[in-house]
Amino acid sequence: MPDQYDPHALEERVREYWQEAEAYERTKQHREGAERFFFVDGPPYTSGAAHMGTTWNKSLKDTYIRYKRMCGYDVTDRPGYDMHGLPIETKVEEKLDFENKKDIEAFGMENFIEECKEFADEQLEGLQDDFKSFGVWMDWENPYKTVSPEYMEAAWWGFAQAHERGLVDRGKRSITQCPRCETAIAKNEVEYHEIESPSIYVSFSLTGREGSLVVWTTTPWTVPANTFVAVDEDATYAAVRVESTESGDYEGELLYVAADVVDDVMDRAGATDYTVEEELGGSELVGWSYEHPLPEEVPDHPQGAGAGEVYHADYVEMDRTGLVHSAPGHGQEDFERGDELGLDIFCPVGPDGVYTQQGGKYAGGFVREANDDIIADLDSAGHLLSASTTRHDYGQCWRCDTDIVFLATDQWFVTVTDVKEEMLENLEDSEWYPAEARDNRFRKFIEGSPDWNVSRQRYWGVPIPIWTPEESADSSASRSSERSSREDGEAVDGWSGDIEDTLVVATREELAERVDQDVDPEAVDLHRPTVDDLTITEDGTTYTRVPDVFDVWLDSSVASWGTLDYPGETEDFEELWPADLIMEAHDQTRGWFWSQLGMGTTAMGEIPYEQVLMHGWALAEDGRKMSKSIGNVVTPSEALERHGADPMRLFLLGVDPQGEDMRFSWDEMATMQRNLNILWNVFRFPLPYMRMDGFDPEEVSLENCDLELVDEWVLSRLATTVETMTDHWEAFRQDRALDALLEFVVEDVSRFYIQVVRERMWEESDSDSKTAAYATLYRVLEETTKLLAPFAPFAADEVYGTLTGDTGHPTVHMCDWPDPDSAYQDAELEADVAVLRAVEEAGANARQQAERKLRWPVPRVVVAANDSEAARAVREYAALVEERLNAREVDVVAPGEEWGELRYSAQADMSVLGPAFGGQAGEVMQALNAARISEPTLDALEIAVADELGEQVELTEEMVEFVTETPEGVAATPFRVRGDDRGVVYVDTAITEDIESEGYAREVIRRVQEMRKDLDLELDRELRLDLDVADERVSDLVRRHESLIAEEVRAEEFGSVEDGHRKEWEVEGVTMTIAIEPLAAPEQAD
RNA sequence: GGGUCGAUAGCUCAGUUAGGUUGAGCGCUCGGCUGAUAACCGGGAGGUCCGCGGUUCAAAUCCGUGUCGACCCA
Repeated sequence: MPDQYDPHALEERVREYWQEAEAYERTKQHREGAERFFFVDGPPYTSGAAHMGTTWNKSLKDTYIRYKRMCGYDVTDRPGYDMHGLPIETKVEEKLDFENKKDIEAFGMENFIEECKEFADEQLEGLQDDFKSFGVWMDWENPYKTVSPEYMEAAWWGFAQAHERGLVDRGKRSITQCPRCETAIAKNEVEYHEIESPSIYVSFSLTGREGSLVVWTTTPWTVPANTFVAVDEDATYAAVRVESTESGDYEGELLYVAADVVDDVMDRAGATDYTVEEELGGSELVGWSYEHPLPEEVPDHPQGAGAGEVYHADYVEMDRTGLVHSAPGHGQEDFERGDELGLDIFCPVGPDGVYTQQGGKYAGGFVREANDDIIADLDSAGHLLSASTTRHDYGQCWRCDTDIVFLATDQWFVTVTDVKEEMLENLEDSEWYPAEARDNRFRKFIEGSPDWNVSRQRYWGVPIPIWTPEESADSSASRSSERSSREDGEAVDGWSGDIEDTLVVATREELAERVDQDVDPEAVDLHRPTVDDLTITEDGTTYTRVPDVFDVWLDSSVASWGTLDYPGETEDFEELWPADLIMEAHDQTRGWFWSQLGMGTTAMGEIPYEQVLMHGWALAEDGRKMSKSIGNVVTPSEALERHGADPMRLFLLGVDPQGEDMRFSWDEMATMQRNLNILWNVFRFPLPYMRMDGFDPEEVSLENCDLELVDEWVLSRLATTVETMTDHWEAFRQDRALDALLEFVVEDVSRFYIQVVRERMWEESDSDSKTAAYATLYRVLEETTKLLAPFAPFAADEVYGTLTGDTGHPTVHMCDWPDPDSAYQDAELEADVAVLRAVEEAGANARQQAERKLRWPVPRVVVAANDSEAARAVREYAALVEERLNAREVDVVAPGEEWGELRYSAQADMSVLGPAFGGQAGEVMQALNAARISEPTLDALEIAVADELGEQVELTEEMVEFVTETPEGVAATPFRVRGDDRGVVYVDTAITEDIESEGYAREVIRRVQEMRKDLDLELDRELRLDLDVADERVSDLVRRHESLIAEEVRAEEFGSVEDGHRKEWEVEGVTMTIAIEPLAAPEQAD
């Protein structure tokens, strides 16, 4: 085992070993036939390298998979990749320098799709390499890909199930459209940024009465589609007579606006004098009619039944004019209200954001570019009261940053709103970590979520498996030549629009059976354009496929059965579904958590996952999200380069995985590397001794050993640690499990157990004590590698291999997760040793105050215990305390007993003082804390407090706690266990000749040891020692301990050394010359 | 603009459920130890508990409000 912990070199070795030993494959085989655990990997999107968040996510998945395997489960570990969708299309478009769909059509759809596939495949390879680079063990040979025929079939099948249940529909919806990509994009794909827009006040002339309604809008291009004006029926409106204006326009006109905003609107309109003639409720305005402001420019403007009237709507706000221009063809709220009112939905804009023929004068122009014309036309028609600009947030396409437009178009929907109650019920069947994520955030989102628009007018996706009667309309946009005929809302062709008259194909088999063409179900590629040309003829009607593809969220929503290749394969599905566990970040509440619930409920009537671990996002060191523009991005490869896989994983896995965002920290990662280094040293420490003594763990049974107190203690701590860790793992707090493990290794094993047993290991002859220490340490280390394995798979495996050699499993990852060994668990012993360690610490502190180093014995340590438990513990294990503190004697002063020289102070308990003294409590506390008394009684304290306070106060036992104070001449330090004061350690530092003698002898030993190391001697090499102490008195003192020295430094003989290693030392002001000479190495016994 | 979550030592976090003199690890610094030695032990410094206001004898904790950050929604 190398001296240094070098994560990179170690990883290299382990990686090679894994390869050679087929460690992963054997680990999986090892669990074959065991109870199965169905984990489903949420598929990362294949459009870039793994970032820190993905790395955290995969590290978590890996660690839980390893843990579950160790617990005996046969865990599914098929990784997945989300490979369809607009993001990849736009990347490929960029690469090919395309501007819009026409370029794609010119390039050829098939070629384009091939390019997308290649791109996605390349990205997939990159991601696989990234995940492997930090030790994730998943089935890399066999990932599920959303572009494979089996997987696409899973999507078809799920959709067909939803259709069977009557949960698929086509209909007009207001959607967010990217005019460049020419497709609907999901609401959660819309990003917001600030833009400058026109801000215009427009008057609509009332019909049948005098006056005009004043509306405000930032989108003049939606005015052609104006269908109604909305008011708040409970608000107050004013009829305002304009008396005079700066421009002379509108003078004498009567304008209607909300009463609260009269002054503001008049001001904007440049009115210098005006009168409010009448105030009336909003409900009085309802039913009024007005003229469309651009009747000549847009001859097809909405004018059917109910159009051009005033209605109430909930979305009206009183901030601008209180009257809202509403165009159901362009706004979501307008659409919903218009739909509710039964108005025609008029949308004179095509999928590319260009006005159609219905746009009249504006036809052929891009909507936002028509703003100026429309403003000018409104002005010349006398309808423009005011025109300026305003800054506000507006949505843009997440992929190409083009500002979106709102359009009402025909789209395909999974009508999840019809099964909302069922979804909420199904939700109850899943356990979430943290639980609040389900009950707050997710539940709220489900309650508010609309129908799921699953159609996209694009290419790189799963084709929607719907066939409609001959020449039927597709959802919307792809066949623009057909648009004009469809925009009247009438079906153009054979299809009535009734969903009952459509065919939905569920599988490749079914496709081959039903289509008119010859199709090989094994070989067919379900992508466009292959499926576009397939027709179905049934009962004399020919059906063609709608040209849309699925929203890419539908792809991943079927992962719980897609990953099992269902419906193509049924065996695993029947055994495993639904998933036992998924884990993703909190942004997936509206992503994968939701889409799976929606699809699971509509297709299967069930939630497709049982446990959810919802983690947070990986933020940068400054607490903000990692972003190229801020320049605070840390890549996983950089972390791997600087610290290696195990330290990086330890950092990531040491963070709370439940809902909280992680803050990246180089500092913490370095700390984890240091922790691993300690661990490394812990493992390395006993190996030379064990080897030297030929310790064979196979032959020595721990159970037959004569264990000493500390052995029993460390085994108890091990058992308790296992128990604690298991509890944390089961509660999905692997970070706390890791804390417990590191505390055990660093605090209990490294800092205490090993310090205590060093003496025993250094013993020359074989002894039961040494064997017991070896056996104990061996057990501790072996179990520890298992506990470490899920976190740091590389380091754990190398150490495990070194320890067990040929006797264990080929890899630690095949081991069973340890059971807490209750035979060794002893809570009282642990509590006792906690007291002893606290006493030792306090003793060390007291020694330092007295400037007495540990090498020099002290004649006596007095432990004044606050409670009988502490007193008993110290008394019982006094020998260990003597050894650790290098004391000749340990005395215990039990509670109730007094040690002569002590003085006392008191500490106030504010929870009692507060209520008793009210406003005076603070003062009384001060006085109490300041008091010094010679006996710990209330009477003495009351006198002292009265002195301080200038006033008599009544004290009770509950108010104070007496504390012993350091007496003169003896160094004293209180000791506490987990924050509780348990007593005081007094160290008597008197010097006697005897003590001096041993002190000096130990100084000599220490220096000889250092010289041995200078020569790099073998541990058991004997030597000759030549000792020359300048001070005669000291020389005599040292000689008294010659045999101790000889034993400790393995000095076979004392005598003059001619050409050995010679050094001069200054020890406490005395000059010593020491020389050593190694003797010939003894013959090896065997 | 709205909802949810978060802000405590230089860093990472605990303490907030149930109000009672703020804690840990790491880092820094001083000292000690020494056959684990790039390890180990002890001491010390280091806090407007994000700001402001309120309730209370008493607030990191409860209430209100603001600032900053994260996610989601518009």
